[in-house]
Amino acid sequence: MKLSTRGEYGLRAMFDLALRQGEGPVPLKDVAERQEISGHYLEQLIAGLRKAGLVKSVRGAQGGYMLARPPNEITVGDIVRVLEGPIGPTECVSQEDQTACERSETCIARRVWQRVRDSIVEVMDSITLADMCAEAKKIERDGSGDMYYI
Amino acid sequence: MKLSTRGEYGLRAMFDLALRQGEGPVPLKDVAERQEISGHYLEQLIAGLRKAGLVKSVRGAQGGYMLARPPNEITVGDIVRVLEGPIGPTECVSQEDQTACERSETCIARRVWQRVRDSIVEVMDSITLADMCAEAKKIERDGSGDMYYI
DNA sequence: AATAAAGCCGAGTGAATTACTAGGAATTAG
DNA sequence: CTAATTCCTAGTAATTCACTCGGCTTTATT
Repeated sequence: MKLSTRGEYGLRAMFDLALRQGEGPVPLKDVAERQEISGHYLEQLIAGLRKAGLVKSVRGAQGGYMLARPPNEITVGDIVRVLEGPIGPTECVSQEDQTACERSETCIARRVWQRVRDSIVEVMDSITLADMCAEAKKIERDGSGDMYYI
Repeated sequence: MKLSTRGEYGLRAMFDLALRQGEGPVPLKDVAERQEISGHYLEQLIAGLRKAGLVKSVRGAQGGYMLARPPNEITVGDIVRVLEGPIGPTECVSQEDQTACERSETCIARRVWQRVRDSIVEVMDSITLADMCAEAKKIERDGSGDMYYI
């Protein structure tokens, strides 16, 4: 019942880009260093995010990545779906995916997993990168002075 | 972001026992057949549930398993925790487990995962085996006549 | 007492997944 | 031209998953 590092790293990387939105392309190397993620590995993750249209890239020197949409139009759910696949605690209730077993129509357990899925989806689809940036700023304001990665 | 078969099978098996609560010990072989789970594999799962005090066993001929507590005192969360470990989308917000990375205190992503965890926990801890039995009965009453596994 | 039905236990295994690493080609600013 | 950067493919060690196999112990029934 855990995300892989793909989802974890992916959200951190996207948040990192969101904090720098409007400053031009951000080199992936910088993101990887700040977020302490293997650069080559992060490359693979962001390739998926690019193909899904969540980030766009600028090639060549002084190139890098930036969000393809404003931060308030990208949700945690968008990112997790790209990197981890359809959201849901089991195959049989995954959005989009649903390889139903024959018992699916009459399976009480399935109804439980549906409720779990719905609650996960509601949270993930309601939090945007803009929300995360706002939270970082708020904490930074009335906080300990620590930087908020960032 | 998926459960393994341990959690899936475990809930089905526990629900199977709940439906037969009060009828004496239920042989695991029967549960495995009804739920279409490998008997040997289910043995391993139920061993954990027994050690955790969720089921009790009767050895020897005519033996089997039964719930150790009434169905309304066993939640989905209880079962999932035994079979899948602490609930949460990442290590850093797992209940009980929390191997914090150094960034944990200042990590905005972590706050997101906490909210996801809380919503999962709330659903899983609010649904009991008795709820599932009631739902099965209700559907069976005003339903198509299909059996509800069962 | 013998038998058969059941739980209990530990070891092994093939396949898949995970979290990377390695290396190089293509693109572009300076 | 060079250095910085994205893009792409392949490989890989370690781990996890979903079992299987085989044997021992306990107990109701005959």
